[in-house]
Amino acid sequence: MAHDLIPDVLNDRCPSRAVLNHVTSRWGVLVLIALQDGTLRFSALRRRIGGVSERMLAQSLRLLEDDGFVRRTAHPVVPPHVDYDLTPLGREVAARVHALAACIEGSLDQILAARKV
Amino acid sequence: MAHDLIPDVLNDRCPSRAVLNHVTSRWGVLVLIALQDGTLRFSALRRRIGGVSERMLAQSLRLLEDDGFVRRTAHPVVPPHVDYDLTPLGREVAARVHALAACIEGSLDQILAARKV
DNA sequence: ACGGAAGCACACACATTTTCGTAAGTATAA
DNA sequence: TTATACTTACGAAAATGTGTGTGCTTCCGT
Repeated sequence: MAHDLIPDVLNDRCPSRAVLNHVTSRWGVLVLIALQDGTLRFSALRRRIGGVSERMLAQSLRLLEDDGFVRRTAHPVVPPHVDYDLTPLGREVAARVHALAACIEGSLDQILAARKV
Repeated sequence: MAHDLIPDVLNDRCPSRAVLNHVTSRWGVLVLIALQDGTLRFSALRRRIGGVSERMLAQSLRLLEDDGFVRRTAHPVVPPHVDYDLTPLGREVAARVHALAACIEGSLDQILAARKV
């Protein structure tokens, strides 16, 4: 009966699957990488991540915040000022994500060269 | 003029972005993780990865093959017999992907506990 | 000094694009 | 009949982009 006690992403019903999807989502990955260098405001984050729309950035940030990877700090001033940074847990996953991205960036030449399509 | 010489996933136009998307795609991640334990046939892979359809598995495998992460070996027999395993490069990325998944699996309790939604 | 424009951090409605699952089909052997 | 390894067509569902609005402040030109 211990089929759900140990988290396993290969298992369809394991909640870890959803969290993994948030982290590996198109923009989620890039948010984590971008925030590794420190705190950023919404607009700065948007400028940093090429091609992201306001809508998707906001949505990705909320998901990562709900999972406890990103911390949102709103300063009650006008015009609005909101800071985003990584939680301790967020820093751990961001490090893995970054390692993956770096690995791909590093062997990109090799990948593109071997590609026929 | 050296804006495209160094691969950078944060850059919209960098080809590494596409490769990263293949690797971090919903089923791509799981394929890489599943193949870490060794060679698997199509059907075995499908049974291993909970919830994947034939269509998506085939598609994911082809993308990963084109990028040089997965090797496909077809034996010309009937009924068909096709083996899938990781290339050396594939083993590197799979290791990073697995590290990420393990990290999430390991802190799943903490993540779910902190969630309000 | 005064009007206009831009920036901030989003939310919301709408349209499009892409992704995904389902069902059916293939040829053959056990 | 079932298993193998897919492919294709179709339609549903999810992801994503676009444009619009908000309330206020700061900067810019004249």
